[in-house]
Amino acid sequence: MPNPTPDTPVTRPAGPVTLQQVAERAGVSSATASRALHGSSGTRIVGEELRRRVLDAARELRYVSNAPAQALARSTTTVVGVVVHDVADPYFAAIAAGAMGVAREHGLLVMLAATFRDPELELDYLGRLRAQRARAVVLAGSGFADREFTRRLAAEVDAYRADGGHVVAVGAHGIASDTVRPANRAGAALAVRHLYDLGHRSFGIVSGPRTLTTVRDRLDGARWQLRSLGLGLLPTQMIDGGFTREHARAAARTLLARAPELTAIVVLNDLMAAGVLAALRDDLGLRVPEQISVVGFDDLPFAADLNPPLTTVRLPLADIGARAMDMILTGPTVEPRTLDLDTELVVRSSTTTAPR
Amino acid sequence: MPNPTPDTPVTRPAGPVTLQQVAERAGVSSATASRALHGSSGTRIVGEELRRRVLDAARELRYVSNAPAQALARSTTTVVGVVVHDVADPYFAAIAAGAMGVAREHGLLVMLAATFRDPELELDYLGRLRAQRARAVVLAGSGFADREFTRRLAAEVDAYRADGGHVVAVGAHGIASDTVRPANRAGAALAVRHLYDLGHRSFGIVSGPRTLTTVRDRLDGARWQLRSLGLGLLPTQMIDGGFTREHARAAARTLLARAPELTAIVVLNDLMAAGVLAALRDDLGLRVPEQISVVGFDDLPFAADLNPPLTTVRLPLADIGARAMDMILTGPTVEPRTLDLDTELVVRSSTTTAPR
DNA sequence: CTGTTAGCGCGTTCAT
DNA sequence: ATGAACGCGCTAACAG
Repeated sequence: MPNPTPDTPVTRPAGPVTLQQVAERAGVSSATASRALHGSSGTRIVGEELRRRVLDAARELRYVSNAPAQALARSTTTVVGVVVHDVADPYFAAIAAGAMGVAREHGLLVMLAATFRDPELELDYLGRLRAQRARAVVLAGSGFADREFTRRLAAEVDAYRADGGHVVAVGAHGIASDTVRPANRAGAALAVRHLYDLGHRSFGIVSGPRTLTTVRDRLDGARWQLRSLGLGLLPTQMIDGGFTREHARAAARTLLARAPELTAIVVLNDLMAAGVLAALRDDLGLRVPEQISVVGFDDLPFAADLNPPLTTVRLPLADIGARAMDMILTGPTVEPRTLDLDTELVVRSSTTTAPR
Repeated sequence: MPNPTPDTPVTRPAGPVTLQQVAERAGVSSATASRALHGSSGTRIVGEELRRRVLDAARELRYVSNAPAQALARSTTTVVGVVVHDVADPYFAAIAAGAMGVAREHGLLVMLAATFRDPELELDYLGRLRAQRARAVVLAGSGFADREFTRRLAAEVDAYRADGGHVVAVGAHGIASDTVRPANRAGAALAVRHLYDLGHRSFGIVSGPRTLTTVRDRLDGARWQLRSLGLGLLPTQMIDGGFTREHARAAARTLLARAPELTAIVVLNDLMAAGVLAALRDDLGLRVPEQISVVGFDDLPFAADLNPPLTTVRLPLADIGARAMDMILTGPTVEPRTLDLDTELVVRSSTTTAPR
């Protein structure tokens, strides 16, 4: 007969249904029910008949296992953490999406934490993720270049690791761990080189908060390339754009007021580049690229839609997230691994030969 | 003395530290340790001395409580779920960010699930979130206009609710639940009205998959307004833009080939509007807004940076997410609540008076 | 193959 | 104010 207990009404008890209840309805022990539902360790060692009865009962009761209880019993979970600065920022959104895609393929649930660039919050979330017994966490936010903070982060990471956790860092975080390393330095150098080849000799840089390692790396790359090309960078030729569109727009105005000689500007990310373009075009009445060239960084999806379409350094954002998640899945190795991801210059219409 | 057990070396035992271990180190029972660390039910009923010892021990051992165990014992968690279609889509990123901000303020951890527009996945995630004993979940993805699916979704939601869960929906999902309802109909009507007032009489619409309730609502609003203005909409004047930039770009080319008489296009979201603008400008050589006007929907952050800056219908995206999370916190009420969020027309440079 | 038993780590009575 | 004991729901030995 299709239903072993056709007389038992399917009235769900109050509150979550337990495995025990499923077992009773199927007329088996909870152990058997557990085995039927999760086929522990490979083989389905439950008889066909009982198995079916359990499955039916579970379906009828709309049973789903209690994940916390399962986690406690198995002392392992199926969740991973991903911490970013801000999901609303397309840069992090893309990385998170890449990571989540891979997570899904492997049946992992992801806890997403946004720190809004507050180091304290990063530490806090890491602790909470550890408490959740998250299998691993991807530190996707830029690292903070702060000695004391790095020390505390390392301590927290160590504790997490001692608990069996695994952390993968995106970019430099000053901790020994698996790392996905975007070529920030090389990318910035690429941008400078591109402009140099177009004949530019007077560069400006719209930077970001120096507390972020990502900013430092990109800045280093740009300055290194400038230097090895025999060019300098005056203090007036660089400004902090705050890593947001609006700040960058204002910063660009200030920059041009201080250094009107510039013919090219390297902007350390696309979000800010959008602001710089707006300032040049709408506030200063300068024509890009005829009067001044602009290069961005990241190649966010909207870069091609800006006015003019932005020449920028492409970072494989979704890949960064995906590969970081991959590293999690291939588990921690004896030696921390490093995966270098290359950048690529995407030439669009915001750069051209230097005006003379 | 500052440390009650100064002779005990601080060597963390292998694996996660348990409350029991903290208790032993502090020389108290696990019950006392539990109370000292979490001050159950209001009063901190633990003596100052013992309290300090426990706290010290916990810190020294870098103890964090085992959330799954806690969840089991308390039969409640501190996590909420947020399900979206795709985090990489700025629309969802903004909503998620809004929700996460509020979640953070209240110490809630969020599990983010991306369905990539697969209804099956939505059901699956809902089940998993239920298994996780997530306190509540925000269904932020657009609903699917599918009878059978809606039935299954309702069943899943009911089961979740029976377990004590709480769901709040963003937009129409065909289920009875707390809902944050963006004024999609009114917004689309606003767009049409704006163009009409500028003298346009020949409209085109770049739509999205009709399976999404969001699309249907916006489409309804636009058609209703058209109709009440005494205007019609020929089948050739509407096309599905697939809800992505690329599809929309191709769709726009097709649309204009079929209906060259159009002087205005209403695009059902900004992502597609970016594609439409690209098609008009780069593929078709049409000048916007002089030859043809375009209105988008959502007012994504990049809308102002498009070429030309996009006139669009603003949706308070971050608010949508934040208010949805608010509803979660104010718990389920006897009657499902509905919060209507208004749209607003943001006039920029992609619209102007109709050419004659 | 299936049932019984014993934890997993924590909160929470109930005594003291 | 503190400790002992039990139970949350499930998995993992251990017996049959």
